[in-house]
Amino acid sequence: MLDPKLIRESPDLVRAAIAKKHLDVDLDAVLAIDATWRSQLREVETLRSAQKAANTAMAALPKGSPEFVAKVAEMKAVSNQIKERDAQLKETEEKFRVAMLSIPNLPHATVPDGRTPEENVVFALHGAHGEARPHAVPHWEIPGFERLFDFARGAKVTGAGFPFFVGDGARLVRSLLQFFLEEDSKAGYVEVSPPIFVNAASATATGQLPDKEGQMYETTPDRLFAVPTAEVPLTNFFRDEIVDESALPIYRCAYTPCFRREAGSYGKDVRGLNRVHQFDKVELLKWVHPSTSYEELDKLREDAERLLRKLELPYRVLLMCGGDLGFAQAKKYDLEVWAAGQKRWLEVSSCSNFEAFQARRAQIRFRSRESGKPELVHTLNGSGLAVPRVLAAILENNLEADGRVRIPEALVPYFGKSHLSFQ
RNA sequence: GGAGAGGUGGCAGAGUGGUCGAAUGCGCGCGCUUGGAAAGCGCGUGUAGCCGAAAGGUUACCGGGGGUUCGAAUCCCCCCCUCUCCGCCA
Repeated sequence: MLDPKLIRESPDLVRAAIAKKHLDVDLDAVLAIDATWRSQLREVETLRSAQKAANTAMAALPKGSPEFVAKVAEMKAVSNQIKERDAQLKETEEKFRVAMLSIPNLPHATVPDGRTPEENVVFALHGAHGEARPHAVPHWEIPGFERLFDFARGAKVTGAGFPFFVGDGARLVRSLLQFFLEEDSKAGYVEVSPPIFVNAASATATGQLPDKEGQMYETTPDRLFAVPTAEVPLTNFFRDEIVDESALPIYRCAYTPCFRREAGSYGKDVRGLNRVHQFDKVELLKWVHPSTSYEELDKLREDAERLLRKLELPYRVLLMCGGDLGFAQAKKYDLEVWAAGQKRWLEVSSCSNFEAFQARRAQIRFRSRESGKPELVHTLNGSGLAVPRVLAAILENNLEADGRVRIPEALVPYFGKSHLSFQ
């Protein structure tokens, strides 16, 4: 959510932001609701003020006296009027709140123009993704794949997109998680193991509700939501709190399984491990002072990149253009790993600066030493990293002539052996 | 799951229908005092919205929501959370 004051005082700035994101929002309608709200608010406050004055006067009067009785009659009318006007005010307020939620975050000045994913800027390129790999095939075509990654039984037991990981498959998942968490800890992120169900208030604060309700698994009868990413419980950790300025920046990382219904996303990219309903991911979260958030975004991206480099995986970094940026992000980098068998890039991390957009919605503040007042923090997050696609890339890039998969050097201490076998 | 107790400002804790945004204590800040400190004394010390150039004014907030009333921290209803006891259980 944006600061309502910004919309009032600099509507052109907001209009430009909406245009850069290629979204369609009727800002004038929002401003009109805002004007109505403010005039209704003044009306109600004037009435309330009169009521309070009368209350004070009445307190000094003898209970049954004629003056008292007269006041009661007089104030009864005022009371009714307040109820009526207050109901209107509440209605306008709700309209305004909903309208405000339709306004996206402002893109940062360094975000490139553009409408489609094709217009994202290739910010960096690492590793030999063009290299010929004679054995490379899409990972689901590797002989023996379904022994280690059993989609058929997963579909029987749960549903499509809930695979079993068996033997070396499960071992590789575990090693990757362990590797990610160790590396992230070394980089200064404090490890957290959060709840993997959240309540509606938390899902609302991070923006899953109300818009993306259909993308989450919801429990009955408690109405808890299975987390689509650890970002949700982690960001909500400090919801409605004022943290010490001296505590900033706060770095946290968390492993959780992530649950996504992926309603409506069918196509060629859903095969194998490319897109599943449940997957493991380590998420990186930062709460920082507003003056440092872009510096922190660069460091966050580098932290995620380092993981891919240590795994010897070719990857590229995309700087997202305005049109592909996302509603809440001010700036975003995507990390995509090269999958040699599919001959395509797979997104494994998305590193974003939300500035105060999430913090305002979640009311996460720090007390500024300078002003003595609470101010909103800036929040950032990114994956470090998502397991199944990294795993898919390792399978495809490291497949050898004998049908085994070479385990990257950095992962061997966690995996316990140099090769993964499909036998 | 059952029974009971409770949720008030940074903390502790008073307040059971009116002048209460809320006593008092602790903490914190400033000043006096002191060689310096402690103690003591004095003053101050929440968050948010709206109006205002500012000074300031005004409204809301006593776990959350609704209700009764001219008027609610206080009475009623629903929900959430914490604690104690019982039951069940990894």
